[in-house]
Amino acid sequence: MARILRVALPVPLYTCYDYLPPREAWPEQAGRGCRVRVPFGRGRRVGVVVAVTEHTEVPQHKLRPAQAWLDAEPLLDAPLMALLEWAARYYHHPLGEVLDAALPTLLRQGEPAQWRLREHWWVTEQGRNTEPDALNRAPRQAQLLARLQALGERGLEASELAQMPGQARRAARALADRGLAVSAEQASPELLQGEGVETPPAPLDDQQAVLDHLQAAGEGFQPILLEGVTGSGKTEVYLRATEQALASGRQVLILVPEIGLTPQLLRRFRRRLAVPMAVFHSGLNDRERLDAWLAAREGRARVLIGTRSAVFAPLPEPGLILVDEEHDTSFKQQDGFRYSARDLAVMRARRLGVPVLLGTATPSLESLQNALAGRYAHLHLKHRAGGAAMPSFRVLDVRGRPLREGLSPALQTAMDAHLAADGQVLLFLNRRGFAPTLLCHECGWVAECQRCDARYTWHRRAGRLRCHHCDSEQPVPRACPECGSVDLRAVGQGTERVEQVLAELYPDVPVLRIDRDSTRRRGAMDALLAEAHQPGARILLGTQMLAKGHHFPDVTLVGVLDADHGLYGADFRALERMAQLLIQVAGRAGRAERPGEVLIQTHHPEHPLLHTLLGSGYDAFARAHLEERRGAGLPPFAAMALLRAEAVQAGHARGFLQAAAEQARALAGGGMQAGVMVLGPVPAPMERRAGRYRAQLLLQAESRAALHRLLARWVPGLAALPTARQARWSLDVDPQDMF
DNA sequence: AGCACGCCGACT
DNA sequence: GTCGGCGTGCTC
Repeated sequence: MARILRVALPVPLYTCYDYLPPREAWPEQAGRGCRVRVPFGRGRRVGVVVAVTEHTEVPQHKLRPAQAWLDAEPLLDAPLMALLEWAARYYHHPLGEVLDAALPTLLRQGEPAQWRLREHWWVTEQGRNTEPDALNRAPRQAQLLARLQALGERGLEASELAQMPGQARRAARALADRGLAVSAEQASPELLQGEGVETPPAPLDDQQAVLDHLQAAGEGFQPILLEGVTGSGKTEVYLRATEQALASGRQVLILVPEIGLTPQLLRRFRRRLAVPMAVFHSGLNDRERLDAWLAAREGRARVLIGTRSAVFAPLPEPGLILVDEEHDTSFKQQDGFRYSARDLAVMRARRLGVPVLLGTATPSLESLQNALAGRYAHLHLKHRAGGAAMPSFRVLDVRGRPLREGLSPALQTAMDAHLAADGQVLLFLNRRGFAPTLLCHECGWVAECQRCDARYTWHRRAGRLRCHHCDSEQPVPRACPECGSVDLRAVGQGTERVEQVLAELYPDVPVLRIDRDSTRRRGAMDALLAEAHQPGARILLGTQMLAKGHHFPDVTLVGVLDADHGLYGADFRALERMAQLLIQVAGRAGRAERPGEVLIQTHHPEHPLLHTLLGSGYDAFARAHLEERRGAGLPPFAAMALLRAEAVQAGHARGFLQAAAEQARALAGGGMQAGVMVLGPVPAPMERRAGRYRAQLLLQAESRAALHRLLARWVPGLAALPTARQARWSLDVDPQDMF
């Protein structure tokens, strides 16, 4: 009855591999959830033990012993392992790769699950018995001694010395010289200690209602959609709910979108809560990520704030999960293991039996439908802080109007008025660069990317043509390569071009352009934001980046330069996205004494979205749009999965999908999976991208269960199709966009 | 995914 | 006569 280790390996295979235990002694606690180093093929891999069993289908001669235990006790606890196995099944993705996505890089590479060694300071025996007041000639030393005495065996991390007033490091060395303190290297995580200096304001009625709801719900699973406009105090609710969970000795996980929201939220949390916290986002290096992960796992971090992958952080004492801006698309991983961190957060909360709070001003239709169907509690924050009024919306019909680089006369008039009153103006244009098209006026030639079905964007300042879909760029031609004419013209507007015309129209007003190009340099974003918060008239001009997170209290006018693109997008989610964007952009503006005004330029002023959204608000729009989705049988009233494929050779992607489609249809037609439609394959909306031809196959079902039954029987066999090796392919369950 | 093994074109 | 193309088979 030899024991066998079943190991998930980071390879795109749907099978686990069985190994004999390492020859070394078996650590008492070792088992499922531990990493092992194993021989695999002619190399070595780090895998995770998913089961210890006594039976194997593998012939004895094939079994090789694992090389070594990398963890003496489970790195991933039972609930987390179970969640990851569930996720692998739900997304029909190999378990080894799912586990890989859940682990920090260093752990994937086999590093020990240990904190970095850091310099620490402690009191000595002599220091413990010395009255700090005895050092009255050296107040800094006295202060530090008192602190070290209070910390006792925990000690003080040297990096915290830097944050203390005065030359704390010198004081520490002086204490050491007196024999009162000593320093040494000790393994510890880098934790942010909350200051807890801010006194909480009294909660408003609707905020209190959310907290009461949480309290009444007790400790069980309780999904809540928390809908509140910008400035309605969602963060205050997060803070209070977090305090409640911390008070009962639990940890709190907070998921935030990718764009720089973290610093602001973190600042609020640190000012308010006097507990150790950790952050987890893409800006950290590998060591920092590992430390944060371990701090969560050891329970040292009581609050963990992180982006998408933080949903997999280990939490020994979970009490609450918060998802901020739950509608944000960055919660969906867009390659490899395409999970939705928001959906997994809800599933994790359910399995852990803890509440989960989904906060947003503009709920995703998925979450809204869950709320309307009674699966989630639906709570609202109605009041803007300080009684600020919601901004007023107005549609500017630009049909037939003379546009100056995309600015209508009516918008300019409004800008004049707001700037004259010392207000700030925010202009939103979701297109960076100078112009999206460079055109030869003589022959009609258009500069196009060689590797994509897309036009080059002219970046005038950089003097380059850049493709926004691959990384290619080239110098701007002096003359048309087709006819030799030098009359090359910019068609359409990007932020760079609008910036230029604004400088001409308003020579005395600073214009701040905020897009990926202007914020690429390190620190550039912070500098621009600091400048934006200066008093006095300013024009802020930017892309999507501007719509998220940052609030500009002095902005009184928001102009959306081009709403038309979002109104007729190819994707069935285009309208939902557009509505969310408009409300989010509008939310950047205004405060109590100066209600904001939002002007939306469009060639389609009669569009029903604009009518409903602006006339009756996001909720009315969302409910109406849900009914359209229901009528059309689209999500959230249908379940979808998208099989994408791409290949350098035209036809290879399509060929694979064709074969895959035949198998799917055979399965769907077999009666077992009635109600699953197999649509396609069709070319991707932009067929060629970065030199590859792309195509996709859509599976759509009325019932999630039926879809998943088919996927379970279909997906594992796809790799065995003869055409599978001619294309790169991936399955996207619950795709968020169709491109 | 890697990485082998294994059969057909242009090179020292 | 060999070096190397990528087809297909396997990894416990």
